[in-house]
Amino acid sequence: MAPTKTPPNQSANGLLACMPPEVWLRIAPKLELVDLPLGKVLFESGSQITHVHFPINAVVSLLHVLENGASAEIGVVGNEGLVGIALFMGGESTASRAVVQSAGKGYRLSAAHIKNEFNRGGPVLHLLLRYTQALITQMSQTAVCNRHHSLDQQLCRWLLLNLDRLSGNELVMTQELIANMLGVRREGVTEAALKLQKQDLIQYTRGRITVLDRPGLEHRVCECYAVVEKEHDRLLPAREAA
Amino acid sequence: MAPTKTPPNQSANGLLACMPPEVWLRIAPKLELVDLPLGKVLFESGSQITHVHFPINAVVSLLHVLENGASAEIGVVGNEGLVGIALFMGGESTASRAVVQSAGKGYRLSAAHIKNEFNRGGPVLHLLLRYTQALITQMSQTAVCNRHHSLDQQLCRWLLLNLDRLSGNELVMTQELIANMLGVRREGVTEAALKLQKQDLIQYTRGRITVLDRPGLEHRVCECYAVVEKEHDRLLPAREAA
DNA sequence: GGCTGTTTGTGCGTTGGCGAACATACAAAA
DNA sequence: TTTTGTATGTTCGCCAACGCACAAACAGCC
Repeated sequence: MAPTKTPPNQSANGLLACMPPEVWLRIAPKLELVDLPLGKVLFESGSQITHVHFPINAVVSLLHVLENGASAEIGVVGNEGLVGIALFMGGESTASRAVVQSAGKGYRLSAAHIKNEFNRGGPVLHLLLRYTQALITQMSQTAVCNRHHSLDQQLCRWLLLNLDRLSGNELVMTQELIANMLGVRREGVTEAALKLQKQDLIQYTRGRITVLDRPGLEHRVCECYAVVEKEHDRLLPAREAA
Repeated sequence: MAPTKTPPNQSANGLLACMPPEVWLRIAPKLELVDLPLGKVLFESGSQITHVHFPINAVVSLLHVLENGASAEIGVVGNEGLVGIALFMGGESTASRAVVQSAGKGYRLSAAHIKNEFNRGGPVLHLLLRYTQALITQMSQTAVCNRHHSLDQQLCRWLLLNLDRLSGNELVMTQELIANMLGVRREGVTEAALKLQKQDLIQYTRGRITVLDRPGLEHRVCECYAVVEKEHDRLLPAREAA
């Protein structure tokens, strides 16, 4: 038998899963399955975006970088969403950068195709806009969290947000990288992580973090985590249970 | 002669000014000129939004409020924009609150009308989405600024962003209110403002701030101000010069 | 095994902003 | 003119996070 290219799986990504059948038929052949290795930059601040990416099992971080190199994560995208909203929002580029934070796979769709689909209006347009609004909520909640909550709490938020977008209970991530995401010192993350480890909530060794007690984390996290999740569920209720 | 209702002025608001003539003809009769007194809440976190507002000479703050009452401004809207993007983004409500920060007037348009116009697609849809993306940039830049820049710099940013949305060089605003917007202590604002006053950049008395040396402020501000303005100009180049 | 580079832990001194309390202004009302 | 309320200035102790420097633990590789 001749080898056949595996057809894309609609339920691999929450947004794709919400597409109506006739749209899916049109889109599916255009989707390219791509590898998203750790550290891969999907788009850079200010540069033209060429594709949107629908992560399957990868996690992508949206980072806003300052001139002096300091950065902060403004959003995180997993298989519930899509990377590259600026394409259909009309900007073609963003002031932020998208970096793969947890390696995996995803589908990508070229600018022309996603714009074409978006501009037909109807369910796809509204789906993508609702997703965008959920992302906006995440961004503004992050802004407030940066201002008012302790590093400890922010670390819990970050762990949970990422955990939700991964299959297991283990994240491959050094403290150095987490510090970059949160926009804090590496030592600060070490300290905060130590506290969590001493309470048997997590356990880690050289770039592998295992969450031992998820409810414990949820108990320690600031409200920001729940707000973001709740708003996401409100706006995208039809999301496929994985 | 019978008193006639003054017809709405298209160039009073940057977004309205960008509407094509045929759209304007449809929209104009639906616009209601409303007073936007200081402190008026245009919508509350989580509650149904009933109208979008196009400020004329008022300035509106988008605030994200935490459970404990702490808050932070995530965006500011003047006559260059519109308040209530959640209406056409599909959420009907937002996790944030919109408060009039500088009294003035504005046009409002009911939810049904703006949605109707938006859903026709075409130029209005793209205009509103590009504006939304500019707002997104403002929000994410704010998040990073909260994290990495000093209160002094943030105060400069805030002053400039507001000044750009007002006609004169005076803002009516107590330090207490500024502190709420920035999500910091009132005393912190007093200190930062004193520094600026001692350098003859601003001058204030009991809730009136006069900017004496705008270039001086621009020299002291962090990059965040310029980034936001630049991205706005890129996305909405056709904005009417006031 | 021993080297090497990376990751994590620890200990400084420093600082920006917090919280609270209080001392002045100033302005409009009584 | 006095009172009252609001806005601003000042102080003091406190703490979380910073920046820096370095030590320890570990993993992979020769």
